[in-house]
Amino acid sequence: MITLTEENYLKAILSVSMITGNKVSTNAIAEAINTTPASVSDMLKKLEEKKLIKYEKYKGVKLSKKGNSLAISIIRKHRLWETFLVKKLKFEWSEVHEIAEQLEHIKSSELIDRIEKYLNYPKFDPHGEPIPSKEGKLPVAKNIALINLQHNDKAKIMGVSLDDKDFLDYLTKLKISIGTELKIIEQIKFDLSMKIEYSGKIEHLSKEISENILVKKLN
Amino acid sequence: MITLTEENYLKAILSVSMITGNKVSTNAIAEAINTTPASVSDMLKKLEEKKLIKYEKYKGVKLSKKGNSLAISIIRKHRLWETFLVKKLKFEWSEVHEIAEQLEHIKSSELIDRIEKYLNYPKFDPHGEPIPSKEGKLPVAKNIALINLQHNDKAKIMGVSLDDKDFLDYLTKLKISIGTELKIIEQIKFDLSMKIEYSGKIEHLSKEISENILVKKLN
DNA sequence: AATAAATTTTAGACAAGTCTAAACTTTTTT
DNA sequence: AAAAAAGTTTAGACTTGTCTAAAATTTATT
Repeated sequence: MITLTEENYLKAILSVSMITGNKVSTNAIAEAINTTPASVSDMLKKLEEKKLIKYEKYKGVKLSKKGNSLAISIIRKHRLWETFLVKKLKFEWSEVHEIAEQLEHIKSSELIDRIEKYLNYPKFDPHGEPIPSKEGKLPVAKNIALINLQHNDKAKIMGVSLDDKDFLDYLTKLKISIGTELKIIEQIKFDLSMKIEYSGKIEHLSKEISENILVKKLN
Repeated sequence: MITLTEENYLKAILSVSMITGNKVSTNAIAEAINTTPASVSDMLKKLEEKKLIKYEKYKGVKLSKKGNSLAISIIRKHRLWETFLVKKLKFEWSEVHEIAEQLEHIKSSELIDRIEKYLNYPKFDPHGEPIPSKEGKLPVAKNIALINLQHNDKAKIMGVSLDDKDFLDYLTKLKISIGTELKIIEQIKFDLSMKIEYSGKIEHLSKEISENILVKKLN
């Protein structure tokens, strides 16, 4: 039996390793789940015993096959529940994270499979994040509108959804083109405009611009 | 902050007191949640400190106003989730209890209110149990078909839903009439027939009979 | 009313998960 | 390559919820 706490550790290890690509450090995990490095050390021993991670003292940690597939299944639940909350219950995207953090721990694979069916097998959640399949496979990342990203997200520009001369001229002037990588620095709730950083500079884009730029989310 | 365990104790105290009407004994709680009387004693002290129950050593326990409204809100969540699982996700009634036991502890009143709205404000769950309102009020018990009851349920006969001479004659012969109190002794899955006990005897009713007898569930 | 039986509580122990402070490794700096 | 800094682990303590065994209280029986 795997506990709620263990599930949260696995999820944290997966999400940190997705960002860095490498073995994960004790400190990074502690920061991710807001606890002390000492607590993390304690827990890593337990997870190692349960064969959920590969861990060598002082050397960092990575998920075992078993741990990985468990972590993926939690991500799957999280994203399906978020999709359900937004699509069916009409929550705002920004409200759902905390609730999904709880729902992702509900133990019933039948339940989450039925939610998936009820939502008609979505491939991406409303934020554009890919939803792992029952078998743990991630669909290939889809292009989403820049406006849908959130603070600190990184993305690469893949195209535009508006063929308008003024629009394209303006992008050219800003030196934004296909392949440009960027990061969201700030979002202004009032007018849905955003500040982005790219090629070493910061620009401010209006809603009209960002909703017509297609990007692929990066880790 | 109230823990999951505390919530389960409150729910157990409420459900035992609904059956007996009175103060609840340590042993009864222990039995309800499958633990030892010693553990219950320990927990009662904590709940008393949090003012969730009224407890005197050796004298039994009842819920405080605060504890009662918390327990009711858990029942509300449980029944709304069960309704959701059956009505929307097409689970069988018999499969949903365990999942709802988990879902009832999700902390978000906004979520459960939206589920309620999504289900169009049901007054009773698919089993005929009343769903408490947001304010904690229980709708007046509705008459349900006898066939919908479960093993060990007790009920009082309130009427019939079929005005057929042969049917009514048969009931008369069995000495079943309005006001008769009964208990479900056994349900035969194969043909949906059931054995009931009433007036000190046991009879076997077919599906055709039990689906046309209206009852009010008793505690 | 005294004794027996049943029920309930307390005492002491244990597991999970957390923490602080101290000790130990590894990495970085000089 | 030694010293300093950063990162990690261990030791020991604490909380929550649980348990068994023993003690205390209430209820039932004679």
